[in-house]
Amino acid sequence: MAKELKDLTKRSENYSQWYNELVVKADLAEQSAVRGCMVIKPYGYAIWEKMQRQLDTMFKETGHVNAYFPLLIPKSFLSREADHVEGFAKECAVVTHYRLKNAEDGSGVVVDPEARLDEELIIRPTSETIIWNTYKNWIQSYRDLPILCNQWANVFRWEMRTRMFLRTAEFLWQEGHTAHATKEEAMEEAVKMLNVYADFAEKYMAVPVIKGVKTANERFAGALDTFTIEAMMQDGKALQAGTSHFLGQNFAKAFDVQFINKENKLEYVWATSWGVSTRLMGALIMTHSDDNGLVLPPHLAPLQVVIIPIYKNAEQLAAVSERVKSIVDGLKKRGISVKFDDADNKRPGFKFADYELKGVPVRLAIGARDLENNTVEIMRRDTLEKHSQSLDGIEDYVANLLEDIQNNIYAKALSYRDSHIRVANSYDEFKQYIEEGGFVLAHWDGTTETEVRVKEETKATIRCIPLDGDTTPGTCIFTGKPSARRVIFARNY
RNA sequence: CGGGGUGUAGCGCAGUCCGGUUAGCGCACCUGCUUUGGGAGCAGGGGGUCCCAAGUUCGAAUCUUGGUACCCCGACCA
Repeated sequence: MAKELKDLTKRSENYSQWYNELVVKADLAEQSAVRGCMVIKPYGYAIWEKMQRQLDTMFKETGHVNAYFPLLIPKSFLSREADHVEGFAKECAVVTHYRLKNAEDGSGVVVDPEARLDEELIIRPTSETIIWNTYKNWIQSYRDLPILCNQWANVFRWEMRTRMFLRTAEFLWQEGHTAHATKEEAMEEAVKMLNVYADFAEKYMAVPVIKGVKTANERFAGALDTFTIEAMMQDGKALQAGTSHFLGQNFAKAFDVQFINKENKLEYVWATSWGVSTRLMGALIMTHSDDNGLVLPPHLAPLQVVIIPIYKNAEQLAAVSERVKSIVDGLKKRGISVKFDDADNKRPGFKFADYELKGVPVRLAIGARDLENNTVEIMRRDTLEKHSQSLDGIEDYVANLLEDIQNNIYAKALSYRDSHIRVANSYDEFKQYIEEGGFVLAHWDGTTETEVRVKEETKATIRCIPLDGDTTPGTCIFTGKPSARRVIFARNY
């Protein structure tokens, strides 16, 4: 296990390399002058766009529509819901003035003290408050329900400590906010969206996740229940990849949103909210990448296939280019994104390494020798295996290979995760497993007090109470009191 | 806000302890030739308020004082 631990630590060190060396150098992102914010470079943004497009499709399929609400929120809105303000107040950026003026000493511009706002505005850390303030005007009757809105936006949280992708001050996300006539319908919506997230993570990101519900201690500020998908990174730490909240009637009461039901009686509206963010890009990188750089799942790779010509002179390049045309067309017809990189200022070896760094799933290399033999050298990024393949039917071969890679990296991540989930039956065992890394299934007495003390002693938190799996009762590893079922403990990001 | 660390070319760094020619190296960049099946070689070239300010000194990247920015570890959090 000591070796194992060392491997996990090494993986952990790799992340910063993937972010700083790879990600920065490989055009994903670089840190801007603004503390804790990141610049997402074109290649990185292309990944986010693919994620967006797919999620958006899934939201539409489940009956949702997009809308947009203001960036600035009056300070008073935040204080309407007691738990909500408690959770977010400490990390809000506040707008206090609306004008600058030239400094009298000519040193530049200064805030004009005359332009102070009567009520300060906060930059949204999340949009529940401004949205529910708006929904109040949209809802009178049960006929106005449900409202199923999603917003693609940026939010800002003034975090004390930031971490590339996982906790940046500003991040891009989507936040769904729904209003329902009944508790059952709202609860059903919250679970439905959790399943959408889990499907997206597993089928598109190739990241296996555990669906579960958060403990009271880890719940979203203002929610009655928070559902989560939890993923395991290659260093054994947990990452909360998406959440869906059942908000009960808390926000309806805070913003006085009532409707007349079929029996002509006034009732408060039931609510949900759910979101995923650019943190998913962190999850993608930390789940699949290896020492050669990024490994992107074919379903989300901006570039799925790259073709690199090998040539000694212009004549050979022309011959290769001619042959490649039909391959490119054939792949494009199948909806595969492909690039023929014939730039002659970089040598083939450089291109090989560079596209591996960028995580392009499939690489074809074709030269004079191949033209003679009607073959191509084909390499898959996930295993780094390469072989010579006939050019006949190459388009179908590549299409199948992409699916194979998608399935393979999922299977690899799944088997990695499952082999790092262990069952602990005593506190000593628990502490040892947590120290070694990975998820630990253990009994817990259901109290926040126990949860907090375990966290203080081991830095492990309850990631979730799984929706599926073993529900055998037992006794709490910490207090020995009765436990309804095992929950998942882990250290997390 | 506590503890540690670092600011020298676009990026990564050496030089700082022990002050002394024109501040140096790798990568990247520009020009030329040769190369091209795993990150090319040679030759030439461009690029610096050595974080800022004050002080000590004949002389400061180097010493002193103050400031400032960023990074890591905690507390906090998705």
